Amino acid sequence: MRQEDAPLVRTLPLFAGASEMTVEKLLQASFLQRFPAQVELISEDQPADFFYVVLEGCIELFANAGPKQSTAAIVRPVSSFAAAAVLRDGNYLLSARTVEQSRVLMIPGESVRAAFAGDAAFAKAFALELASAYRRTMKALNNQKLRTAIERLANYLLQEHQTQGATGNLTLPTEKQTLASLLGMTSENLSRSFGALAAHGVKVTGRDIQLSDIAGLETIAKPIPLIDDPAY
Amino acid sequence: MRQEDAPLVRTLPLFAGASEMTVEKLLQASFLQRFPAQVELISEDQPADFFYVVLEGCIELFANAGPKQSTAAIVRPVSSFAAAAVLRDGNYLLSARTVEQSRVLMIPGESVRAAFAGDAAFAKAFALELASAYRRTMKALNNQKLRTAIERLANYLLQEHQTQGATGNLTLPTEKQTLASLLGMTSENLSRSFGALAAHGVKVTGRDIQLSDIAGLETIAKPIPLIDDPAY
DNA sequence: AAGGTTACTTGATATTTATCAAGCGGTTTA
DNA sequence: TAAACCGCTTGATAAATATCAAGTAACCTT
Repeated sequence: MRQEDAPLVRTLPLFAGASEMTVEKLLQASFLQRFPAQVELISEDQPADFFYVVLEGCIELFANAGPKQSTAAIVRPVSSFAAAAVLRDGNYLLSARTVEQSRVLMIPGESVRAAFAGDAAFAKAFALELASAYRRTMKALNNQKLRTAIERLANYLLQEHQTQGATGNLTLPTEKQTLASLLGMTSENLSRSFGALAAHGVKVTGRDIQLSDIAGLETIAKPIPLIDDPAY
Repeated sequence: MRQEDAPLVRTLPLFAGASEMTVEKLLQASFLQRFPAQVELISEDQPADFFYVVLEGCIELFANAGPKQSTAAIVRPVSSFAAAAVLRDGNYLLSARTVEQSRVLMIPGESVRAAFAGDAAFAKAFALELASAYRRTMKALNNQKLRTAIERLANYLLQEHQTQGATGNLTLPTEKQTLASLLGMTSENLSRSFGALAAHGVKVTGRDIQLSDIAGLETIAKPIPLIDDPAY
């Protein structure tokens, strides 16, 4: 890792509380790498050599089963992936590709496990990161099992709207086919779902979405904190 | 906790490697409780006071959204739940009820966090437990998104068949309606899916299932290690 | 700016899954 | 023993979702 990037990286929540020495050792062994769009960073079923922290850009995590493919998550700054695989010293469960040009911190699994064993504060921060990923995934499972496609889309829009500042507008971070896969539907079905939401103030212009009837959208979405509040 | 139960509890993988003092402190504060069937142990959205280890019996974890309900997991000995909620000192994401009479070790969240901070070996074991739960959930999500109802059932049967000794027979651990909810379908649909699998050597007698054509069932199920191998 | 590729949309249709309603068989309860 | 209940199954139907096939619009690329 280059010297000039160190200050930025040190402010990561993952390193908050960790000893100077721990951070030093971790960063010494790490790579701060820039990748172009559509590059596959890791492939499922491979040994988990690195733990990844997304600093800039956007990463898609996905799984394959035969000819089918499903997007499991979209990771945006500052967040991480592959925590479980690295801690277990096992294999990746998901593949990862850049959605757009991205800057990523790659920490060797061996270093992570050493820091985990040697620094209680880092262990806590890392485990909390893992716990967050777990809860996000559990919510995604509930979302998938308890809701229809339109409800999932409506909730996604409401959440993204919040994340992007609740201005009445939002921009999809990915192509619609990726969003469709994330939401567990085909892209045709996503198109039609957007069509159905048009009657409730959802105006789609390419990737830009305008929401003119939040309340109406909420009656469709029926959001519940347990699934939809990111803080939970 | 009663003295006579201590030896049993000390052999738990969760405590392997932890110092004598850590285990002592944890157990001192814990309760080893026996519950009858169909008792709700925790309710989603409540403060996560306890971390649970299932020693005997069977626990169902489930989520509600309005009138709908979905079984997220069936926890059997020796395994745990609520690790993430307790570590974060947050709220439970799922409700839990006993499927049958069960014996459960309840460890106060405060004690868990103290042990995590003070004992690196315990921290590692606890985080690995969390990582396992995370990966199981991610596999469940992929299972749900990438497969049809019949495929999910076929894979469930194959896996349960393995777990129960691969004798050609297996017994469902829960009522069929619970299984249906776990597999993300209605109980009517489960009935029909069993019906469809009859042509592939699946004979159903109440909760007892006989599999006479494993190979045929596998061509239906198309299992892949990344989703179906519990060791992954 | 032209051409080609790709993403997206739309329509028609098929498949999957859920819902509603009834009935069956076993167990519990009065 | 009869009645009530519960889990499960089965049938008929409806809703949700996927698939297949064009067509359109957006975007590269040259």
